[in-house]
Amino acid sequence: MRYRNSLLPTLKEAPADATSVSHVLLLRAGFIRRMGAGIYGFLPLGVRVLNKVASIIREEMNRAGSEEVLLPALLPAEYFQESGRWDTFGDTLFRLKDRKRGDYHLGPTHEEIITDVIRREVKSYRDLPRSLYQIQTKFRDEPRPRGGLLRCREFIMKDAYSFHVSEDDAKQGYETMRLAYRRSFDRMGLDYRMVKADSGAMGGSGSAEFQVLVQSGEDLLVACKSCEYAANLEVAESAPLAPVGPDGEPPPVERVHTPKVGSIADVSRFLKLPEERFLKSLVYLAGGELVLAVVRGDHEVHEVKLARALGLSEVHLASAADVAKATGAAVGFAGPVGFKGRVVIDRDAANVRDAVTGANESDHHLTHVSVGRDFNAEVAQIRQVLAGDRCPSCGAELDCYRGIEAGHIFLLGTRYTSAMGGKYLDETGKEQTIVMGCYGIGVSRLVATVIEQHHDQNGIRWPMSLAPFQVQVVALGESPEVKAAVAQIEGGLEQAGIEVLVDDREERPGVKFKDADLVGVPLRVTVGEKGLKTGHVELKPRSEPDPKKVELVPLDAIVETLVLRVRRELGGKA
RNA sequence: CGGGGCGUAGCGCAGCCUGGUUAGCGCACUAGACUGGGGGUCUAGGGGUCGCCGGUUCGAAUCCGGCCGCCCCGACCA
Repeated sequence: MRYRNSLLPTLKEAPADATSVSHVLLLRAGFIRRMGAGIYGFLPLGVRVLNKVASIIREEMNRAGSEEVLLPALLPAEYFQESGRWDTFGDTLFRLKDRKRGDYHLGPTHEEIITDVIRREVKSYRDLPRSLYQIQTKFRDEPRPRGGLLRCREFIMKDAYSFHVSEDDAKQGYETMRLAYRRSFDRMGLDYRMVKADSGAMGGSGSAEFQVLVQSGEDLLVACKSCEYAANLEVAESAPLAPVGPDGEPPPVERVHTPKVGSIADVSRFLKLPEERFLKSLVYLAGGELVLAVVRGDHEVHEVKLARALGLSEVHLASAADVAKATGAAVGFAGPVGFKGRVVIDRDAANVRDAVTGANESDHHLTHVSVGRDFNAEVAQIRQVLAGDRCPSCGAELDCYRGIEAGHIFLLGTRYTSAMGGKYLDETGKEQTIVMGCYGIGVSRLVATVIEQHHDQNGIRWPMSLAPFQVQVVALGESPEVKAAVAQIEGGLEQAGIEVLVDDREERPGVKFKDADLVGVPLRVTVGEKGLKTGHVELKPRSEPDPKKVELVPLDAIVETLVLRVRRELGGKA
């Protein structure tokens, strides 16, 4: 491909409204352009990368025995009405009406539609298992799109669905997908973790996220330094902490005056006791009632875990007025002793002996509080796991990371098939409900995610497997010798099936080098009169940060050298 | 949805507070010359309903009101 014939508009300065690294680089390097909030168009370079991401996923899905389908994005309301999601999906669903005033929506995900396909075609256990996938544009009216391609309202997703005769068989399908995901992300050169995740509103019995580790990620995770354990903070567990406080039965509860010291840090200093000896008590509004959540003074409540422990989808901190009503004291002096209502205590807080708590009376605390003796509470893991906590599976230390969710796999059970009549006849002729799994990968999000992990000050550094071109030839000057050499290299590479971009613009060398670094093609060949005098061209990998580190390769050997390097890099990741 | 910010040429910005004739600067773009290995220099150009609607005023990019759009933090996120 020749630069002069291509739309490759690079920008020296980034648009002011782009902040994340991938967003800035995708705009500057001319891969995408914004058409609206969370709505992007792909220019030629962007499409090339998008297609590479899709191809890798397609190859791995096919290898895993899944078959590609293409379902509509424009959908009559009846399917979501049947599953109930027409009402529960809320404002995230893009809804529209046709000319006959019928209700339609744009597909945010396709469990119902695929279930409809399967229930019509599958009648017998002999037809199972089945696995289908599609790569398609999805629409979600996100409350807050952000980060360019990282969170869009229109985006491209690979969604796969598997159908089974039993939970056991579904687990096998899930395992097959897990491997296909690993292979896909490995081939893309990503540093990621597979983590235990919350199934959320999807329902179902289990799920795992594939989180790409980057500082700019919006998800928080923990991973064990030694074993395979890794989890989203929303579901992370830790090994129990050792009890704190003196052995033996504490003295009776004592009420102490703690004037104007509400925070744990202040009271800790005032009473000269470490924060871990405190029971921090927070009042939450949970499903219409006020609930007291208790964690150790040096820990924080994780609201998603608290909500799950209570069997609810969400909880909110109570207002100051509600706190006063529930405890009879100002915020900062709540405590479990004598609290009228449900009390949930974190497992590690329940292990504090001789504790300090709020007294449910302004400016007062209680000391020598003993869990079980002075109050009763439900015990659950409701605190945030911290770096340095111990792994629940092997006891080694846990690390904290930030990640971008690139994929998510779910065991769905019969959530959709039972609501929509997805049934089959088993060997004995008895009607059974089909068991389901679903599996998503954010295809367009991956384009940005890869950049978040593969870039430097000068631009993008594509892995060979995803690069829009594998080789970029920079032609310096307009002399016949240079033109002939460039054409020779270009022809040789194309014959070998390698994608090559030739910068044949009438620009100064500096401009071409800067643009090449920005666009991030992995191998760069510079053809200039200087080198040609001795029969050489220059080869520089994009991964080499020093612009002066180029390798001289004889002109007649350059094509072979490049072909070998491209194949080696592709082979190593495939 | 709560909080904050922004909207002036394709991109980055100044001007607005304190209203006043042809609305500026850098990059990019067009033409020419010089230049030619890491975003060059000079000369001459083209490109704007100052987000939209209304109001105040002799006069509005500038003041006032309303609306729209976009970004960031948070809530939210199958």
